[in-house]
Amino acid sequence: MLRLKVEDLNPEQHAAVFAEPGPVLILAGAGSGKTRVLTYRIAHLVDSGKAAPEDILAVTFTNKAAAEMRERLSGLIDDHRRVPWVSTFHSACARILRQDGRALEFNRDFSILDEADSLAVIRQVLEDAVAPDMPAAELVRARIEQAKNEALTPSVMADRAEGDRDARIAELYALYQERLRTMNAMDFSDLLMNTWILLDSQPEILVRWQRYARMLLVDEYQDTNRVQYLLARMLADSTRNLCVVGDEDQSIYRWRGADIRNILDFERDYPDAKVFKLEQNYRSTKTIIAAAASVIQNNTERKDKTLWTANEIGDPVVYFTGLTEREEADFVAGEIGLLIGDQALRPRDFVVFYRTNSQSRAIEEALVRRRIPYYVVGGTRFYDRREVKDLLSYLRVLANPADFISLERMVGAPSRGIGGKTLEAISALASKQAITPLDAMGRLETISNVALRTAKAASALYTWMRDLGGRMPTMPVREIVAEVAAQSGLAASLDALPDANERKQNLDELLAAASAFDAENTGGGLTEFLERIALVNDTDQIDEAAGRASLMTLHTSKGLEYPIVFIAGMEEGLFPHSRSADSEDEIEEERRLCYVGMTRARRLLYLTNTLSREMFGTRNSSRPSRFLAEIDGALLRRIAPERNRPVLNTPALSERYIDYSDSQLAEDGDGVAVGARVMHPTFGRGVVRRVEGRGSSTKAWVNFDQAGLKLLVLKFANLVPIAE
DNA sequence: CTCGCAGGGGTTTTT
DNA sequence: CCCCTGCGAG
Repeated sequence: MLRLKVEDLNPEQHAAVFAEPGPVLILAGAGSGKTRVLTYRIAHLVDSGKAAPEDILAVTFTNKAAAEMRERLSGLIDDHRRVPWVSTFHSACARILRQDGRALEFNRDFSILDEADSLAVIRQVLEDAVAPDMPAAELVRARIEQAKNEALTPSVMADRAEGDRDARIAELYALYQERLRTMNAMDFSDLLMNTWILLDSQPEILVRWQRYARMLLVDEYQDTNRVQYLLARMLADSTRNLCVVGDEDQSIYRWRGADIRNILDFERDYPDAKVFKLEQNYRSTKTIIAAAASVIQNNTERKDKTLWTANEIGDPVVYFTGLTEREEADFVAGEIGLLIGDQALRPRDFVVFYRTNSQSRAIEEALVRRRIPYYVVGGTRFYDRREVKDLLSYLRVLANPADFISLERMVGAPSRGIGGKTLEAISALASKQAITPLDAMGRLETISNVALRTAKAASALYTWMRDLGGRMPTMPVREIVAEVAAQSGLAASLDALPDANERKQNLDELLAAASAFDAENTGGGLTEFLERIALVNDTDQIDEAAGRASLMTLHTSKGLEYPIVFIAGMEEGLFPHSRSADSEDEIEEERRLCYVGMTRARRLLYLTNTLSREMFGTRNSSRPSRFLAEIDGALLRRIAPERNRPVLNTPALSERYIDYSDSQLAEDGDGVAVGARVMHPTFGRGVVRRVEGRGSSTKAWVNFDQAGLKLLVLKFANLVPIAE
């Protein structure tokens, strides 16, 4: 029996849910009930008998989104064992390759390399292919990834190469792929690319997987890249039952190969596509929607679509400027503190977004000063911590003894006298005798140029690993992890470190993750555990934030919503980022990112920036982001920093702000320039930080070396410019 | 072979 | 500011 609450759907949502199978494009604005439409549509397909659950594949962007959709579906479909296959692109591809990768000469235990591992392999390739004028490893890695995102094989890349550099990179790409194959390893992009190669070259395998995708639904379609696009088309080819959902205004992964044209041109690919526009927003206030709209309307690459809401008007968007990032952060923390006190809000109702991870530090410090519990989503991921990666390297070798990159890491953690030279010997022996590096490690004593001591150490390690490898199939993952931590000496070696406790806790956390995996009882072994770790996404951890305020990058914010949202660092060069300043296309992407961030807010939105910001050790003056100027001024409330406010004493309400909402942002002018050094009769030397207003009412914020920040009316201030 | 230190270089976003 | 690399000493 269907449990759809059809009466809750608006007409467009209703039409999208009940549209007949075939090509369907759902343009879903921010907060327009997209997930509900998607899950209802799936439930309806099952309920009406148009498709069996086994025929349906829904692809999302993050594991979290997939988990959420599965959960919602299990509430809609009576038979919980018959919930359709809901997965991310990467996980789905990993499953396909584990099963059928043999056709590409990979066995089912292939390793999944993260970016650092992949870079290490590229460094090795570069070392072997010595030639003058080699491109930097990082560049090679980026170009190879780009090629894979566009579904270019090494030979196609070589054919299209313009100039020697591109041709050389194409050669390195070929060598890199070869090395990955001998290691039985794939990088992230390979998961997609190799799946495409597999399905493209093996029609009978394709047909088999098409059966799982007789109804194919793709979420976040605006962020699919070329390979994902090709995969979706290919899987849907036999039935054409392809339903894509997305919002071109929320396409923010161009740098990762996402091609906004995939969604813009869907109707060209499928001329008979039915198109539905979800334009009613159920999330935000009218003010927030209007502010976000005034920003995004400056983009040209978009479909005709207007978001609206029946919600209340709400409060103005608050725009605060701090002198430095510290003041900006104190304001954010202060507001959170005040709102928690006044409004019965809880820390979990707040989120702070920023463009770059490095911005989190100042904000964290301010939250700590105010004792507001917070949680940073993303940043250095747990599984990227050194000691965790060290332990995982053993597990990866156990699962896949061909994984030389992990073996290199493993033998050095803790150091046991096996270094670069010995590893070279291992690698040479492995290829000469056509055995895995792990087996080669056990035969080092036959090699004359390796010291006996070293060979003995290697052989001891080998013997234990082989023994464990033999017992492994009957052990829970947790026991394997525990034995590795203890027997390898890794846990003990941490004792010598200054932060031993923290690092040991991380190993404990890994043990806990293994226990949880065992408890799920999916029948998976070490390979599946490692795959899960490789493919976890930062947003997957948000649930762990439990009650705390959240901090994350704008990219991570997609798909989330919070009552109160702060976007910090609204400054030229930071947001939009200076790396995106080259082209209008990239600026448009930054603008979409701004739009995504703003539309996460339900009730209240804060935009903040600074007059000067420290980056890479030097302090630079900053200018407001162009996106601020794009927001209708009537929607904004300007707030300036209060001077000399001690951070730990909450000020009285009446003294909270200096409101200068009537002042304008002025360019340099009227006698003093921002950044100029000046002398004041009473306050002494200082630097002009900001100039506001015009004519006789022109005021300047001046940061005095001794007296601190002052707001002065220029007409009376008698400022005298001085040389540095 | 490992470790510690100095110096240089690079700094966005992440499945 | 942080990370990586290269180099010299133990």
